[in-house]
This record gives sequence, structure tokens and C-alpha cells, in this order.
Amino acid sequence: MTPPAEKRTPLSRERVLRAAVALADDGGIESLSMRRLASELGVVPMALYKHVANKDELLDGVVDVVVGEIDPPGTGAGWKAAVRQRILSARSALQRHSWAAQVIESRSTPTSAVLAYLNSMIGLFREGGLSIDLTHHVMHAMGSRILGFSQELFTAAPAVEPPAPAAMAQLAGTFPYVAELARAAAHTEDSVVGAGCDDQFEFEFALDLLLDGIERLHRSGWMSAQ
Amino acid sequence: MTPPAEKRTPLSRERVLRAAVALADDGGIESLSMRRLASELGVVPMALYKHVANKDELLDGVVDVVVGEIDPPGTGAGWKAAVRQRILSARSALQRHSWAAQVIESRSTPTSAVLAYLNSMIGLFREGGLSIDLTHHVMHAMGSRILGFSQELFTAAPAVEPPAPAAMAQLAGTFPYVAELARAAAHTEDSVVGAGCDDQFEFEFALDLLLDGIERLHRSGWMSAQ
DNA sequence: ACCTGAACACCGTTCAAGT
DNA sequence: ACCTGAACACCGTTCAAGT
Repeated sequence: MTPPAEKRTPLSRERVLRAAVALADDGGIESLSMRRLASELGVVPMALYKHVANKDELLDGVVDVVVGEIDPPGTGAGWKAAVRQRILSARSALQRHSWAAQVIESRSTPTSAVLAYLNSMIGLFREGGLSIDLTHHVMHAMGSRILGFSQELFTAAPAVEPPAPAAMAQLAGTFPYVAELARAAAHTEDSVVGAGCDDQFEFEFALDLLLDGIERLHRSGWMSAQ
Repeated sequence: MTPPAEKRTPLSRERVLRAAVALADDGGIESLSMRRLASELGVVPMALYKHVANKDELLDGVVDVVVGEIDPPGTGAGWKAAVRQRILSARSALQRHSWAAQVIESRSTPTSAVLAYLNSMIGLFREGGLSIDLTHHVMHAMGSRILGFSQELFTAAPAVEPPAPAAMAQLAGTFPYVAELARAAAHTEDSVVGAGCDDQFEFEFALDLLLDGIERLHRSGWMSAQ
């Protein structure tokens, strides 16, 4: 497994970050440890600390790699279409790296790549004519959705075991509304809310609910009561 | 520090969970480890495994404690007011335990206390006359907000250091829209989006944006195109 | 001056040995 | 049969010793 005594291409911050993304893509975020990353690169753990100060900075770095994959904003269409399109692009970048949303959430401070993304998103609203006040509240209201993900309640459990009719019956007894909703969900082959649904549809449903509401407030000249 | 050789009140699942909540309340979620919890209770780590199967089950247990603090739904008013009130009650429970939102997010499967909460929330929509179809999408659209929290982009960093005028000037140069928004935010004494704002106002702003949109869809007899 | 092996202070959990 | 000390297989990071 360990490579023979050949010259290894020298480490660089970029090579470290790319390897970290690849490691998380392959084995999930829990397999991204400093020690495992080092051994993946064929170096001693301490060698990584020449390129990232610590693990937090490593995580900031991989977030920047993912955010860097989001398409730049389109031009032409109105603010609403531009915002919608950009967010859906962010969503597809995030979906290529299933661990990324969780890592973004865990960061306490935005990196400059994230700030640049937010800046251009705020710009879309402002150039679309929304007041600074409305834009401010809107950015809060969109929350993580602006980065292409949302906190679903329980993201479709692996559900290795099928619904188990007996368990389903018990569910119906104890939690009738949950059971009814589970039955109604399109391809309801597993568990609870969030399972067997069309994720893309649900994401766009909520996104449009918010964008339509924002447009209505903007048209009516909404101003904070404060 | 270690208590003298007196009889300790015997462990129980409830005592373990209460101690875990207290530990997290005091020292943050990162201080809730099996080993530290055990020493807090004056027992050997292995003793905990008599009452919880493993750490995941411990975390499920503390979630249930917090969810158990949410008020039952009110009666009388319409579905919209009832949902709004319940969610704000959930929010205040979650705010008493600042680590709770993060732990809830980390769970992959809802506990039965969470299921019971979701069940009653779905019930509010259904009894309010919303179709099962609309209710389903609405539950998705609300996402974690239904449990009283939302994924803000970056929750006001501790910001030990003040804005640092020089950094602010640089920010304005590189990210003008971010800077403008930061300046406009009410008591803008720190960092970026999310800092120095009235959290409660922002939460209710987004909540009402969603509830108003839902009400409009319901009134207009919305049906999924599928 | 540079690099790194060993060590430190932790984890969650297993397991065998002791009572 | 019960309980638990020691051990295992990990962490992120420090630090001193070696080149």
C-alpha cells in the first residue's frame, strides 16, 4: 500500500485541499481526519501543518473548494430569476459533495469565498431594486437556502429495512397524522417525512414560496415597522 | 473532588439524561462526553452503558428532554395562529439549550418524542383544512423551522474583537454589498450577516413569510401539478 | 534550520479478569 | 452473575530530540 521510495510530488495547500475533498467524497466526512489525510498523501501527519494551521482551517479550505464550484450569476433576467438560478446552481454543487452542507453549518466564520458568494447574492437583490432594509431581512429569511441547502427535518434515512407493515400499523395508531402523510407521499416506500419524496420539487416549492413572498413585499413597498 | 465513600443515589436513565443536559448547558455540547458525564455522576464510564446503549442513544435521549419542554398546542384560534404559537414555543425551548438545535440536526432518525411533536404539528394543518398534499409540501418547506430553529448563515460570531475600522474599510472595498448591509443592520457592532440583529424579529419575519404564502396557496385551492 | 517520531491528553467502546 | 480496570483503536496537536 505505502508507495515505494520514489520521489513524491511536493505537498501544497491546494494538493492537501483536493485530497481532503476526495477523501470526504469517498468515505464521508467522518473519514476526513488529519491522520488519515496524511497517510492518503503518503506523509506524516505533522507535514500537513505546514499548509493548514489546524483542522478548522482545513475545513474552511474544503468549503472554499466547494463554493468555488458554484456558477457565477447569470445576466439579463430579473432579480428573481437570477437569484433562483444561482441558488439552484449552489444546490447542485452541494449535492456533488454530500458532506458539504454539514461542514458549512459547522463553520463559525465565513471564509472569503463564502463572503464573495454572499456579496454577489446581496447584489442581485439590491440591483433588482429591493431596499437595503428588505434585503437584510430577506437574507436572514432565506438562511442556508441561499447556499443551496435547507435543514430538512429528517433526511430520508438509509432505511435499509423496508417499512415493516407491523411497525406501520403501530405508527398509524400512535401517530395517525404522520402515518397519513407517509402514505400520501409519492413513492412512500420508507419511514417518515423526508423519505421517498422528490427532493428537488420540495426544495423548489419552498424556494418559490419565499421568492413569491419577497416579490409581493417588494411590490407593495414593504418597510420594517421599527 | 471525588466524593467520600458515601452511598450515591443509584443511577437511572432519567438521572443520566438530566446530568447530560446540565453538562451541555454548562459547558457546551463539546463537553458532553461519556467519560466526563460519568465522572460528573461519580461513576465509572462503563456504568453509563447500563442505561444508554451508546452515545447516539444518549444524544437521542437529551433531544427528547428538550422536545419535552415544548408547550402543547393551544386551542381556539385558527391553524395559522396555532402553528405560529407552537413554533415560537419550540423556539424558546431550543433557546434555553443553545446546543440543542445542533444535536437535533445531527440525529439521523427521529425519536418518538420528536415524532409525537411532528404528528401534532401535522394535525394542526390537517384540522385547519389543508389538503394532505399541501400539508406534505408545507412540512418540507418549513424544514427545521417547525422545530423552532433555522439555519442562519453565520450566527453572530462571538466577535471578541470589535469591527476594526481598517478591516471594515477593506471589507467595503472587496465586498461592497456585504459592507452596505452590515452598516444598515440595526446595531451593527460586529461582522457580517447575522450579527447585531434582532434574532426574534428575523425569525418571525421568515416564519410569517412562509405562513402567509401557505395561507395564500390554501385559499386558492393549490394542488400539486404532478 | 528543518523535519518528524514520540508523546500528551483526550475520545467511544470492548473485553477479559476479578469478585 | 455482576461489575469494572485495563486495553484497544482511534483523535488533534505539542514538543523535544535528531539530522
